[in-house]
Amino acid sequence: MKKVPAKSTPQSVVARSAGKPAYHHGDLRVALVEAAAQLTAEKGATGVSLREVARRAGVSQAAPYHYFTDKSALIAAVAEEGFRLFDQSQAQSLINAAQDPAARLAALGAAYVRFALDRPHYFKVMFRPHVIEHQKYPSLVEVSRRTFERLVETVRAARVAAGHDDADPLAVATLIWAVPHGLATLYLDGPIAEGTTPRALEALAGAATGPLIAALLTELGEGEPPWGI
Amino acid sequence: MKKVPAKSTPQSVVARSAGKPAYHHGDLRVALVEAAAQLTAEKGATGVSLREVARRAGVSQAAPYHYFTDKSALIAAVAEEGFRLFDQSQAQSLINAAQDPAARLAALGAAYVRFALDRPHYFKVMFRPHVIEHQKYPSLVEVSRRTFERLVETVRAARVAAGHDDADPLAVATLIWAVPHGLATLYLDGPIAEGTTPRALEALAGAATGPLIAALLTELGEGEPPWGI
DNA sequence: TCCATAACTTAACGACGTTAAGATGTTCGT
DNA sequence: ACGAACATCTTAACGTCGTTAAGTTATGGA
Repeated sequence: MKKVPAKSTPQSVVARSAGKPAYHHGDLRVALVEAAAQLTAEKGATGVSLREVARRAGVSQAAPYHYFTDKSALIAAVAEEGFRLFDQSQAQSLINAAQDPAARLAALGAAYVRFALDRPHYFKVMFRPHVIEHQKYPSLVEVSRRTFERLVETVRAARVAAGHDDADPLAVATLIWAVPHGLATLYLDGPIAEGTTPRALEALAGAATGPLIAALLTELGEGEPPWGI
Repeated sequence: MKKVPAKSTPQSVVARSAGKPAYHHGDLRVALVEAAAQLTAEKGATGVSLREVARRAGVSQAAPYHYFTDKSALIAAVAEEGFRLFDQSQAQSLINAAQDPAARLAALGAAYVRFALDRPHYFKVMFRPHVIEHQKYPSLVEVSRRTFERLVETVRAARVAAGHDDADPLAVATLIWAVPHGLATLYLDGPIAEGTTPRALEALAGAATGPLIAALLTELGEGEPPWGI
């Protein structure tokens, strides 16, 4: 009478309302996630209220609690949807990219910034502290892990092509991850020169990744790294 | 009877309560900012409530409104204090650094990450969207502008030393800014490998900046930049 | 048919941001 | 020295929010 009812499959935070038509409403779960995403787009990440989400979905204020234990669980569902879209965007960028390892990394970087700027509402929610920090929402962590894995793998390939063996590419990957992430968050949070256009920023991320990689592949990650401690 | 009273000098959001001893309380304005900063450190940026801040300062819930028009104005005051500390930290890192231009940029990058990780409460508040975005809080913008100016100037010096003329260093500076910023936010927001220690991250930022600069100084910023649009 | 239960609603609690209106101490011109 | 003007803070209230408790209604299997 109280908590989440049919959630026999807690695998995914998002959707997964395939079986039953959920009688009263068509499909409340996804309706709530969609309303939350839209509200985030309109009023920003902090402007999302559970009651307003419920209002937009046409249900009462308490209805969401049958699908999400918490407000943060609903936000996490939006974030998971965002990570899924992000993962697709990253994968697509590699499909379109050339074979040159550096070009592939540049494509990932440019796609990173493009996603953040094209879908800021998703991006902002995805990297809210609480979303990833806690170990709830395992399916969300799974999706983001997969995306990062692809980057690490691309870095490893680039290093192998550059004549390295399979030395740990994690630090370099973190660094390459940080460039578009830093550009995107700086832009979205304000303190970047207001003349900068989204496309310029995307191009900057892509262009930076190339020479950055070239430098990093040779100068970093050899033997005992100086940044090891 | 209603709004901010003696604020004849709206120059700085922080402190500036030099003149009068503010009779009842010793110095409520700074007491509020300090309580807010402490509360941010304890419960995170979102866990700050105006009422709790007032409670800790030993005043009623409405008292803060005589010093800050808004909750966000109080947060902005905390952010401004953070930017001030950050600016000092950046300046000090240059004083301690060697003369080599790349080393100076590396020092700025390492100091950036160190500050973010040593004072996460300040850092998180500083880069909240609303803090910089709106053009309120001009003194805050002034401090952050000064800090960025120093970075741009250091980049320019490095480029001159590398044989360039005074071509616009802004894009390169943005990029170099993005590296430690991306590392810091990724770390603070969760999704960086949990094995990474703060010092390792700081060293990574410093080590990365060197070769990154070397690459960027020569490959980017020549003539018509490919990222120009 | 009927009843267990899933899917929702109504109602309430405490906390919050914010504003209005009043109380209280201080300062300064006279 | 005194009282007006004012700065400083309080009490009270409004609407909104997240969350929980308890009740109501529709559904589908026995």
